[in-house]
Amino acid sequence: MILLKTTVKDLYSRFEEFSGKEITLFGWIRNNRAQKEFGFINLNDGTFFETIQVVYEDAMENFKEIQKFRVGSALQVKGTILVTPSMPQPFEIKATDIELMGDSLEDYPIQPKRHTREFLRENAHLRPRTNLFSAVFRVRSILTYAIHTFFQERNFVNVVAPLITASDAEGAGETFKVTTLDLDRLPKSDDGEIDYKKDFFQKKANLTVSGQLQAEAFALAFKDVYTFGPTFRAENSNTTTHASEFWMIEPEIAFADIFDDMQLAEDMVKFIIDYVLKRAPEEMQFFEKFVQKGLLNKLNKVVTSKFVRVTHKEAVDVLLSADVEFENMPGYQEDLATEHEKYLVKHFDGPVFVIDWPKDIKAFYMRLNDDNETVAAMDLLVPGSGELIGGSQREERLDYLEKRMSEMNIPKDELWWYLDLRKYGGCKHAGFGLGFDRMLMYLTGVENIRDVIPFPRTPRNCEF
RNA sequence: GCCUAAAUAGCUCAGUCGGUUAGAGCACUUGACUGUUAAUCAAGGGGUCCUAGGUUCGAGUCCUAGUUUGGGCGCCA
Repeated sequence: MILLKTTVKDLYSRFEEFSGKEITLFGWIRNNRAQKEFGFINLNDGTFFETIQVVYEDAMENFKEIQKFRVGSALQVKGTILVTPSMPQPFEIKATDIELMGDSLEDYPIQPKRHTREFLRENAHLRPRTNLFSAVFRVRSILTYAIHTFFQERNFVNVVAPLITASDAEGAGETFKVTTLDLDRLPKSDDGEIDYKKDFFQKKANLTVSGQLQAEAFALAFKDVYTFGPTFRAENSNTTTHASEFWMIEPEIAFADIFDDMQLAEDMVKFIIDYVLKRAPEEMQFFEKFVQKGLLNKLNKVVTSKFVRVTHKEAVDVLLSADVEFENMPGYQEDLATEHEKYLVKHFDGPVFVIDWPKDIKAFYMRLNDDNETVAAMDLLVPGSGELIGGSQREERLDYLEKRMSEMNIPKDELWWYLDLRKYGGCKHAGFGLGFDRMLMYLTGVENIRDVIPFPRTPRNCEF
């Protein structure tokens, strides 16, 4: 008899074909219910969200031992597939041989019961074995592929932006310093300042906070490009939507304006939602049932609806006329507070683009509108994850850009190469940044960014 | 960084007004059980009540400080 080495995923996709066949499976025990003359093991082999039920009987020579196999143990199971249409599970495996490949000690922390997210965060090395995190991290993988698929199908070129940069000018927050200097004995120059000439790169260096500026350089060669990589912020942010290390997707498109940019963002969001819904139905059902009621409805609606677009001024008008007592007063020259974002997505009942922001609260590279007051920036706000996308048309006019950099104290000498892009074939172009982890939160309904990142880094937390 | 709440068994939690030996469910160990679905039933083992001070005859319980964690806000994406 040939024993087919197979996976649970394979079995679920075509179990009728396996009916009566002998197979070999490897996996881990999720639950073991032993009775006097037989017992049941729910086995998960990691290839599929669902478990397979293994039936064992006292005719097996190691029956007594099998009865005592604990949750978490690794097994090799040989047996025959039985189709069981009248049972809660569509099929099961009747074991002929079960071998313990790796015991799980008595103090295994993961039990067949509900755990708090906080406890599982402290056991980040074990939590992918739970239903929730199994679903989250498989969807994370599928989401990665969805994003690459979307851009590759549209002939975008993937650019890897550097993770170490010498530019401190991107203005996107506090950076982690990168140095090989001995911090206990820093070399000083004559004026008492730290002598970075002695450092590895002979200048100050830090981890990137954004790959956008480098992506622009490639967009002006390849027309349509995207980055997909990690980025680092050293802010002391303690919220459910911030991490010190997170991933961003930053498309950059040449010969395109802010409206092309929004269209791209909307198409992308719709594509990846649709993609994940089709590729991970079991996981998405689980989120709907146990994480966020109404999730599938919400996502299906996003796929089929047109995203609302309002100007910043219109958004503030909505807020000012709202019958709500805001802690922060909305203002025409002010950024939107979290409570404002929440109100807007609720008011418009779905994702909202806010465009044409006051220039003084936005970055130096955003293109000045003809009113001289606002810039061609857009934020996409979504329920639950806040600002999912932030983007803009870039200032391609050299004189405008230089003026803006002077006004905002951005050092032009460090960004000489960025200015070069405006001197040599500069053209209108635009792009945006998508917070990958926030997108995953939106897709799964999981409300804390620490629960969609395998080993999250946040202030005071760098375990694992 | 600010505000706020919490910290008791491996996990999730009770613990009255400050008063004898700190409890339950799950997990674990032992046993029962002829189809279980987070099985069920019985018994057993398991505690630095976050840390350091303080009040008191007596503190898991009250007070002070700290640590960590959750939530909200800010910074930011």
